[in-house]
Amino acid sequence: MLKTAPIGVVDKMDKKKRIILTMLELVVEQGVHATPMSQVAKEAGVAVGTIYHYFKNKEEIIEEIYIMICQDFGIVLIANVPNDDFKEQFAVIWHNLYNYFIGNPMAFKFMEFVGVPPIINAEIRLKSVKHFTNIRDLFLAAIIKKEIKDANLRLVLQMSFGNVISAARLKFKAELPMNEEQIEDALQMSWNCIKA
Amino acid sequence: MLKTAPIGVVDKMDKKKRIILTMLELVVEQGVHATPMSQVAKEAGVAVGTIYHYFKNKEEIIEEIYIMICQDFGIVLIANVPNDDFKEQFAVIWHNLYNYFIGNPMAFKFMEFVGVPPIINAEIRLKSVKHFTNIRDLFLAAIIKKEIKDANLRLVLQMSFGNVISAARLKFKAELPMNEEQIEDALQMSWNCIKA
DNA sequence: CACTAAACCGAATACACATTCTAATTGATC
DNA sequence: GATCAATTAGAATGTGTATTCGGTTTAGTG
Repeated sequence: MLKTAPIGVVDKMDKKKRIILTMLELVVEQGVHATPMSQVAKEAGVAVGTIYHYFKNKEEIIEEIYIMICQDFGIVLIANVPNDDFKEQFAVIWHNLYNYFIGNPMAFKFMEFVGVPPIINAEIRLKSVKHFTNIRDLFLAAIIKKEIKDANLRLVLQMSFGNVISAARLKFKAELPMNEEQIEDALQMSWNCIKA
Repeated sequence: MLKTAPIGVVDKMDKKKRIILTMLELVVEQGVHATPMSQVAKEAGVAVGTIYHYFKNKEEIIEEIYIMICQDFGIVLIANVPNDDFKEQFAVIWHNLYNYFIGNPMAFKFMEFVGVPPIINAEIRLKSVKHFTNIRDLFLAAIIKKEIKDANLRLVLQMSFGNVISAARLKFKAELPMNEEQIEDALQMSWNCIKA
């Protein structure tokens, strides 16, 4: 069967990637257990058997999605982070994460609703912390240099990223438009939360 | 069959309550779809048919659990809240919620992992906001009286409660012991987040 | 043009589980 | 102690779906 019409982006991708992205799309909409493999196969334009050629089982697909998004985080978060002045660094990281969530709503929803126990177990999560060591080090240095509050590193990290998630949640639940002013408010509040 | 031995707490409870609590316990451990009705029946000490005498279906049980916990929130959060000085009010509410989570880990996990879309839909969630109007009003008054930052009410609420959840998460993930000092750190950070 | 291995297919399988159904039991009321 | 409604029981039903498997196509190689 020939395709004379221009080939769409999806068709060009290799099947494994198509399966992953289709699963991601369906899973954030319907939930893991409400998305049958048959539907994934159909929407990805492959046969059910093909899925099992690339993946051991359904769980493995979900795990690969989780790992993929964690990798993204590691790369995106530290983009354009300046060298000095932690307040500046913090602002850039904060915006990086917020913008990533807004630009990738499926990634956000996946992490919120799918990337949690018992779907994603502790082992997989542990394997992904390596992507965040850079960020960790930045925060740790800031604590040592007294640029931010002298509290436990884990606490500071959890509160900071929790705040970005809170901001993104408001945007997605459409409870707030999150215009420039509100984004700046949220960032400022996050900073006040951790500053020395 | 007679029971001569003392009857346990669970046995005394009416069956509906037993079913609900058993479902809650199993669901936070295994996830909704990994918890078959047959197991709930077994562990609750009732027959499967009995469950369907009290509930329309599985979904309805989950929804009742959600509503039950939201009611709890409404009551627990405003306990012992003083009349003046929002900073004091905030501290009490913060501790109320934190202690509730720590004292009711199943409620916390349920809200984190089960009480989310697509399991709990927007309609049910909307019906439960009424339990939070008191809290809302307190925060709104504080904004008007310039006791806290002049930002959007929803933003302030989301950030504040997000911070409590962050603190509880650390405790449950056992990443921090959350001793008195760390709890006070977290509270102080939350307050700095919203203060004027 | 064989030959091979990987990629691909989708009907068939096997099983798990939500829900239903009929019948038994209980307990209250007269 | 007869009658009726509420409650309880658990086997049976039916559906949905994850996974398997034997066969087919494709693409690369000598």
